[in-house]
Amino acid sequence: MDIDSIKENALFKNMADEVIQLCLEELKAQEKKYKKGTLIMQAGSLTDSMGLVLSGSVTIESNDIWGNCTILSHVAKGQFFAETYAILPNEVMLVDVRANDDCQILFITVGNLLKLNNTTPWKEKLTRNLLIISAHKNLALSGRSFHTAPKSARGRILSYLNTVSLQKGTNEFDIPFDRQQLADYLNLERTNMSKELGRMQNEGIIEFRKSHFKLLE
Amino acid sequence: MDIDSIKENALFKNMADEVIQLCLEELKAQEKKYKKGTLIMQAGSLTDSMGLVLSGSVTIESNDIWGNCTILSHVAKGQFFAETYAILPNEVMLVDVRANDDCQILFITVGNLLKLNNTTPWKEKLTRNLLIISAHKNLALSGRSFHTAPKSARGRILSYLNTVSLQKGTNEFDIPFDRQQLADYLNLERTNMSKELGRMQNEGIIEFRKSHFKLLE
DNA sequence: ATAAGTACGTTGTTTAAACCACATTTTAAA
DNA sequence: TTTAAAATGTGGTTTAAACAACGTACTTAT
Repeated sequence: MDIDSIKENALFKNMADEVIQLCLEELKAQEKKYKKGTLIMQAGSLTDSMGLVLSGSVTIESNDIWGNCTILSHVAKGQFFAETYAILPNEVMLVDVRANDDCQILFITVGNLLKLNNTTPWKEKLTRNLLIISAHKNLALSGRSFHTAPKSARGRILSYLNTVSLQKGTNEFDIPFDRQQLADYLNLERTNMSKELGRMQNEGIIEFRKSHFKLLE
Repeated sequence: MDIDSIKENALFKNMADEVIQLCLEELKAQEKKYKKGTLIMQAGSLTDSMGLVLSGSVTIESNDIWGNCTILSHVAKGQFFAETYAILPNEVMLVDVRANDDCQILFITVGNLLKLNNTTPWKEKLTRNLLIISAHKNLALSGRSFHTAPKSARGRILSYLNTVSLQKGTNEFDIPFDRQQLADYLNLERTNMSKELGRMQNEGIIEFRKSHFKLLE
């Protein structure tokens, strides 16, 4: 287990190498290998551990009973999966986790962190880091949920631009997406979104060039 | 401050009355009153405290620079708001919080919980409870985000029914929504959703009566 | 049992998003 | 600089969701 490859991770932020080592031992962190295509975790089951991708990558999928498969996300080296389920070990998983390549996964049993009473500084630190990770994810999810709530393309675009403006504290800013990415994020079709952006510019609501936007009025 | 009215809260779960009292003192919990219509927290600003509604209720709103106002949610007595921002005090708020009635709010400074190193059992307990609250919210948000991702009514319905089936562990179950609520949840128009449900029943994919559903095949 | 109110489904119409093909601009490469 | 490739925008068509109006069934109260 190479500490250097995981010490940058948000979960181990501000922890010394020795402490990370201690964490892993105490939490009985388990390293496992999977061949490409193997099912790592299964929808419908329970888990009290989260996964950290040490090498390779995994996909989060949804497979319904009619055979439809949807890829929800990729998890690359250095990233986690199943944190939320590990924190709430009574919630049944609604997604499958599958090896996208041959990969190595480090499983960390979060249940041990939250249930035991004999507390140590590193456990507290880990819990706080986990809280911060969870809160960040929360923010990302609620933002997107809010932007995709309006039914019209215009409503979604305005909702998004307005929040970026708030975040940057100015009504002129660059967005971190190209057109296709923005369309995907807002759950719109690209050319349709372009049309709407054009209309909004004509109406004098916004000005833009590439990824630079200005909100008028 | 009436302990009884807040002890049932997820934040203070499994804590004795005296300990809750101690928490509130140590965290310098502040009680404030607001007249109906008053702005309690403003989008664009920062906060390191979360609010607990002691009486009355508040609304979470989004107000964009073009004057559009959207009510995002109601927060009733005994519920929180701004937890996520309080956990991440460097994230600018993207929503306004406004008094929906005359109300009393208890502000809890979460920053004190996460920054200080001198730890106590009640701080740890509170942190863990906060983590569980955050994780639950996470699950709710990612579920909805997933169900509203498909562009077609059918895709959204199938996605939703499939996860309920997974949660209940059977392909025959009741859902906790009536038609209008389900349509709102899936971001669809009610009559259109009914049409689609009818088609799906004709095609032999599902059977339903009222809120009871059966997934076929 | 009747009446009133609510929830649910159906039909037809309107509207706007998705889709397709292609033009234009921008960026990168040879 | 020319060419190729990618990103973005435009016009026309198709499709399906939203909308409106109404019928039916279920629920509740009197």
